[in-house]
Amino acid sequence: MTSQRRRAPADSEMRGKLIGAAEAIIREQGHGALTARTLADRLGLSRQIVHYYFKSMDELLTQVVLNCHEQSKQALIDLAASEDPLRAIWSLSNQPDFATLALELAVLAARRPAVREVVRACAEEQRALQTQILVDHLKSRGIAPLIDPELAVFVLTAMSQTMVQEDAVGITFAHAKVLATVDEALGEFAATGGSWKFRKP
Amino acid sequence: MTSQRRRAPADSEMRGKLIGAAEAIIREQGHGALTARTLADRLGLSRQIVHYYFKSMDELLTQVVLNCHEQSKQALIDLAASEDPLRAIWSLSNQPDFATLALELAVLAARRPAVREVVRACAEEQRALQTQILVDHLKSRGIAPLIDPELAVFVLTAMSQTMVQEDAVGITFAHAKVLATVDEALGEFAATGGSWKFRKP
DNA sequence: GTCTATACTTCGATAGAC
DNA sequence: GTCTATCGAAGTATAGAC
Repeated sequence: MTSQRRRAPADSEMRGKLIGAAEAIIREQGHGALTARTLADRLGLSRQIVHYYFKSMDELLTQVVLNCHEQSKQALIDLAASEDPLRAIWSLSNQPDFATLALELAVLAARRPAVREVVRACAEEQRALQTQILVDHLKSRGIAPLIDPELAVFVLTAMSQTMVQEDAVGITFAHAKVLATVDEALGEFAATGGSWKFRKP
Repeated sequence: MTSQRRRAPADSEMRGKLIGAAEAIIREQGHGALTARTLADRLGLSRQIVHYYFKSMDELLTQVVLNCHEQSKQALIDLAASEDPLRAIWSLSNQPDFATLALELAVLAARRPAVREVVRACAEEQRALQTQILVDHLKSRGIAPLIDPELAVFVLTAMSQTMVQEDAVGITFAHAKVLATVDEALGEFAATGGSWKFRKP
């Protein structure tokens, strides 16, 4: 027997508000804090309203992932025109808001089969886009990159994600040095126009 | 009113078994899968037994963290005598079992105030120990490191942690290249006795 | 030492009143 | 569109029987 309960039309205004509020809760308090109760409370509604706008919590979470992906994709494209795309990639992925949300969604995906695939697809697309931006930048200047662009993107992402996660626990080991070193390396990259070594010899 | 319920003596044999089983569940299914029920089921006991051996789930989790820390500390010390300590550090932190558990505990700590401090302290001690091993190795050979040892330890840890987390979601972007590149870099490090660049120019 | 019984809470979800 | 009422499942925790 299928459920007889009423559902809101997909283009409801409140639906978008709920997705935005859910994203804010995840960013501020972690995905574990997102429940029908906490979400409805944030908008001053009763908790059952969530089930009127979404078939299930999994559907809500999927929409949050897609919405977040659209936003970060657009932010990345806006930065693609930058003179220093590698720093732009780092600045974005190292922005606490962005990195926190990305990490929360990744952790969520690991434990929630229903959202795993959409998170995986979005993350891979995001990485590919970052890489493409870097490759295009180098190509347009006729520079043969000394480091595989995919590796550079991965390492930058891994470092910012790890720092965000460790910050949440209070671990600060080497963080200041990482920030200073990356900043210096990015400066060198920009100065040499891509003739770049990750560490000075 | 304080609770009147009976508690097991701290040196009970079953206590150690429960800690070990809890660690296994976290490693295999994530910390979200660890409940009094799943833990007791694993040992064929009723779920209430957990509360006889531990005041609360937080106390159990704290013991899991400390137990895990002791194990990994010992494994690290055993590898310290190695001729190639940097590879030893990488091999250990990149071992799926190890990295998975470390990541789960870190994520757990971020959302669980009662275990945060102990996780933080253990993680910092682990990093400091890894760094010390690397520094001692270089010092005993009279080598001035080209890369800050703390940075090297952080980057290796960040990469392995990130790969483990992404594997859980199905993200494989750049993983193979990372493994190959790190392997090559570590070989270079060993061959030159520490006169090492992170990437070949 | 381990069990059953139970209290209390919170979660996702459904149905129907307004 | 939003509410109240309610369900069943699962969580932690406590008390007492065996």
